[in-house]
Amino acid sequence: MGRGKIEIKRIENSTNRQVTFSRRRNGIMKKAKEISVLCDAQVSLVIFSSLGKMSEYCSPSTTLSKMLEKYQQNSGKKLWDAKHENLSAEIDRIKKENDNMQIELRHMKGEDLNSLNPKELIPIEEALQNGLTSVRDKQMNFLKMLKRNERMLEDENKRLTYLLHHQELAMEGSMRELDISYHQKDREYGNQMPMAFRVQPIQPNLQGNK
Amino acid sequence: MGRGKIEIKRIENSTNRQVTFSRRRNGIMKKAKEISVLCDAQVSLVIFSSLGKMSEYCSPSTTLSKMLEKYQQNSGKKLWDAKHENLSAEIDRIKKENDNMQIELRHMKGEDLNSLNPKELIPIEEALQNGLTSVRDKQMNFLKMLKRNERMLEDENKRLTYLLHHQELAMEGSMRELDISYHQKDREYGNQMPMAFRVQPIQPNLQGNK
DNA sequence: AACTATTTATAAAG
DNA sequence: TCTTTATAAATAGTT
Repeated sequence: MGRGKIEIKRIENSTNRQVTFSRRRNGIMKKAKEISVLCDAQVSLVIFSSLGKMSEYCSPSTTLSKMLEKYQQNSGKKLWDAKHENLSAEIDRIKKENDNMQIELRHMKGEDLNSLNPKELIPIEEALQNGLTSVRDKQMNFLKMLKRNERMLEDENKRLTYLLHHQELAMEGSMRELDISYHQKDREYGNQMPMAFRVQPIQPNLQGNK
Repeated sequence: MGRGKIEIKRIENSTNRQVTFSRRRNGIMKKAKEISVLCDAQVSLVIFSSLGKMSEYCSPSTTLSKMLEKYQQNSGKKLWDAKHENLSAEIDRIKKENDNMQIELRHMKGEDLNSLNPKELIPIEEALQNGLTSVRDKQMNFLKMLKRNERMLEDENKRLTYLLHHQELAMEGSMRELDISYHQKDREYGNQMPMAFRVQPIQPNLQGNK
């Protein structure tokens, strides 16, 4: 159907092939639409050009997914069930792992022990003993850390108290040298000593216990 | 392209529709093959007639599955992933559960404790303590059971020894009354005491419960 | 299913 | 790529 008859074999001229692809793709799409409408058929058509460009047609009464579902029922072939099965297998594997861990965990918590015999209890006891030792070691470390911290704070406290005391003595000395009229005025507005030098109660460290 | 032009709309005459479907299906299949060969394209074509009969074409260089894989990559649409997503979500959920258990289990075994603060150590310590108590209770039960069993066996042993002793005494009394010639003969063939009266070792009952 | 008049598709050229 | 045009191919209606 053209100026000349052509053999049905790969068109070697790339431009030519491209042009023919474009024309025939339009043609086949049109045909797909027509058979859909004329004959009440469901058609799905997917085309990739040699350069990878995709074209698609699907009858308006359906979707590609539905078509493929029907396809599988009809042909008995599996399109995506392989992946489906992989995922299912993965789920089973993980669930099993899960169950095993759950059992181990329950045993560690002293549950479901009736199903075990004395020999099986031994490694669990050991694991528990080890765990307890580790946890208590850790707690001991924390305790030591807290105590060390507390000591440091106490020392710092002493140092600051000492400094404060000396500051106060120095201040009192200075005050006495000030003009008496300024002294009177200040009193009305309260103590004008800079904030940094005022005595603050120590923040009680509630975590810290000796 | 026929004796007369036809409007592209559903053919109401059923027979006619059927015939046209058949003709046009052949036509479109042929076109699909041709574009595949001529233009090095990949084509997938699935057609269901209004009566549900399926026809299919797929380029020889590929498979429907591969086409659909490419289709999804290309279009970003999901054909069957709805189902897959359910499974994937399930996997994620279980994996998370798994991870949590794994962490708990590791903590119970005294591993990875550095990531925990003192407050978090307390419930773990308690769980370990409880677990250990339960496991040791269980072991204690086993021990008690074994001891009880042992006692029972010892008592049984004493009883049997006592019975045996009396049997022997009775036997000796009987023997003395026997004819001395028979007595001599018996000696040659060993002790002819009936089997039922011979001393048997006790079958140790390890399940041992009264 | 086969025939055939006619429409449609498209190869080659512009 | 788009149009034109000659021709091949498809197919509607008929038998």
